[in-house]
Amino acid sequence: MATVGSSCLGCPMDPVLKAVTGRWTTTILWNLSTESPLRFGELMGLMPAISAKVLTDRLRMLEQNGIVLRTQKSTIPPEVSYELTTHGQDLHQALRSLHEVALKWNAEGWVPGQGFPEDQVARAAE
Amino acid sequence: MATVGSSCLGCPMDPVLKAVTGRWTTTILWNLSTESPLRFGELMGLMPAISAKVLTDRLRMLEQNGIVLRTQKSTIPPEVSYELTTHGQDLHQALRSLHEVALKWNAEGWVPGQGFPEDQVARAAE
DNA sequence: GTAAGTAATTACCATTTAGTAACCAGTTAC
DNA sequence: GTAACTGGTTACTAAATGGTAATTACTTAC
Repeated sequence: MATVGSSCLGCPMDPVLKAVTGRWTTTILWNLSTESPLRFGELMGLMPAISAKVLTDRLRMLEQNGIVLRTQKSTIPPEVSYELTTHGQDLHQALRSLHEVALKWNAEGWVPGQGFPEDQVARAAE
Repeated sequence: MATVGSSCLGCPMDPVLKAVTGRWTTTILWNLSTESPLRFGELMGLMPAISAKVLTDRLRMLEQNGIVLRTQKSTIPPEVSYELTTHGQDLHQALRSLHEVALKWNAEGWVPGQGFPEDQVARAAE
């Protein structure tokens, strides 16, 4: 084969995508990116639909990957807070870009599962 | 509560994340972002581990969301190609940022599930 | 002595998701 | 007449994922 091009056969996108995208993961990173540090309970409050189990799972995974730093004060009751590591902060730009897209699409009337207004018009005309 | 801050209670990140992140979705978008249009079989070739079923599902979902454009030539055998819509191209910047992070982390010796070299040293010392 | 507060962990079950393999259409090449 | 090509779809099965609720631990407040 001559051209692999710039696509992802052998480029390191896949493991990174696995670590930072996926259900809740990116939302957690976005929260930690805009406000830091955040305590476990505060993260729960920002994402009312997440369960403690899944939040714990994701935070552990992100910690294992060196993306999130967990800091525990062994007080009673315990206080645990989370923030992006230096490496994790490399994601700032990507997260901000994603946020901009979200704002833009929202302003343009994008509806999840339906697309943009012109798509909906096109479908109605069929 | 006084401060919702800039976090995602009521900001439009969540539906966008649902549409563009998730297993294979971001990889597909990245491929279409770097090379376009791509035929169904070409996409399969770029992602050897994906199954036709999942690729079809993701492309349909992205099409429904107005992010990907499907073009079919009714020749025999049929030729179907995919590319980002104008709206889909809004993701270029975010995808490029993500790609940069991937390259950087790779260069820094990041290992999925293990983190960065300094994390691994820290764990070994425990 | 019992509840509240905090950050989990665990077990169990339900749901979702993904993989596999077979099949379809229509024409060309063998 | 049979296989190959292309881009799928469908049915069935298997695996991963997520939710719920109970439990842990330790101290303070009632």
